[in-house]
Amino acid sequence: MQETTEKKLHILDVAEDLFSRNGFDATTTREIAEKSGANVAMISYYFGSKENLLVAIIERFSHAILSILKDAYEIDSDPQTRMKSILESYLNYSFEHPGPIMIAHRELGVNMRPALRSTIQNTHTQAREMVNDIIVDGQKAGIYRQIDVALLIQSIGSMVDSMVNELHNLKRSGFDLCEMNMLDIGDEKDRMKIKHFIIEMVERYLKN
Amino acid sequence: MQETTEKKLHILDVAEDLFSRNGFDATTTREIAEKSGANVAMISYYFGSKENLLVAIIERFSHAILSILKDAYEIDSDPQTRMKSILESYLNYSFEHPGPIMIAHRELGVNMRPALRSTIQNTHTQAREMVNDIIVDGQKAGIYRQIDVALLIQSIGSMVDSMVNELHNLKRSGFDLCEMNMLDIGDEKDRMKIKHFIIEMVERYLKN
DNA sequence: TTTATAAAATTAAACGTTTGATTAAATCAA
DNA sequence: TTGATTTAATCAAACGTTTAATTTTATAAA
Repeated sequence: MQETTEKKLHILDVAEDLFSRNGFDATTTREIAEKSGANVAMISYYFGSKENLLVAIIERFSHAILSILKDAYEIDSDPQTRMKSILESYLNYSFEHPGPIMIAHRELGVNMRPALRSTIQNTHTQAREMVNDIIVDGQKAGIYRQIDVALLIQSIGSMVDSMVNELHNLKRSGFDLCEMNMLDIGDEKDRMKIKHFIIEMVERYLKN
Repeated sequence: MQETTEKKLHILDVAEDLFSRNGFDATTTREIAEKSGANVAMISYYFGSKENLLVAIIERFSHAILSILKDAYEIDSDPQTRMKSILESYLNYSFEHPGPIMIAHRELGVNMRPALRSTIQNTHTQAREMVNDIIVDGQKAGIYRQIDVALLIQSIGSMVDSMVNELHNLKRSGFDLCEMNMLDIGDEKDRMKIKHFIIEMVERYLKN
């Protein structure tokens, strides 16, 4: 039982890495099996299908990130601190676990995975609600001005998602990051820079 | 010759639509052939391979968008007007031709299409240089403050890309847009809203 | 503890299908 | 006729999944 869970998780890890690097379709069950040291049949045995494995990867990330966002959301402080807290939490976790973000970035647009789509969209909805609450609180307190909240939340999500995504892409492709972006997603200082940038961008747009 | 070009372009159109909806891998050459009324062999005959067809789609968009951006970039006016002009041009064209944007959004992250990647990155680089020039001009004129230009350009690109992408995804998936986003990418008023939002976001971040 | 039995985990091989690409023959325009 | 275009048929390779057999682990009776 102990070992079974471990092997299952290992398949999940390997698949997450491969899916995020090469895409879902281009990743074969045989490759997942080979790189995880398991037999091909174990994928069907554990997860039912390749597509279910994909959903399992996203669900694992969903639970983790929602729990982290909730902790940041629930701190007892002013809207600006809470906004900073929730943005930083999301970025910190995403920097460390880019796989599911990259998978979602790519596969969400594909018309053919309804199970995946609803899982991701459900997570988005919950995250949006938290950010929405914080903004509305700030507006009530007169700290934030009246703006189109849905539009802003959409943009914040896009910005964070694409930042994590593109910088990891560049890093993985071995591009000359210094020349292209002057940013290295693996570097702690650059991560701070990105975090501060997004927080400042949002605050500047929101403040009265 | 006339007809040949037309048929070739028609295959290009059909493939662009299918790739953007269902992804490159999930789209078969047979499906492209069937929906475009051509024989499967014509894809190899015209484009050499399925992957070359993908590159041709992106190259067509690249040339078009770069030409449009250049026109906007070259207007003789103040930095703010030029910034507004270049952002609006890009958004207008992307709203009308979301296919290549959606394809790039998805396939750029995939580790396995170097030809596509370099085409897209080359286009990005040229677009970035124009925006960079405008910002530097604004900084010299004292209108814009000193900020990390590369980071801002990255964010603008992300925001625009994701906005076009996600809203088209939602529309295509038939989601209840009113409830989810209160935005309809097909609606001219909402397009204006999105354009103004992005422009304001950028200007607010840049201004002294 | 030993032995018998059932359940779970794992394997190698094979399944039928689909894939992108190619072929050689047919058609057409010049 | 000649060369470009189009077709149907065909190819080998790769795909996700399933199968049937085997090994390992867990359970229970003696």
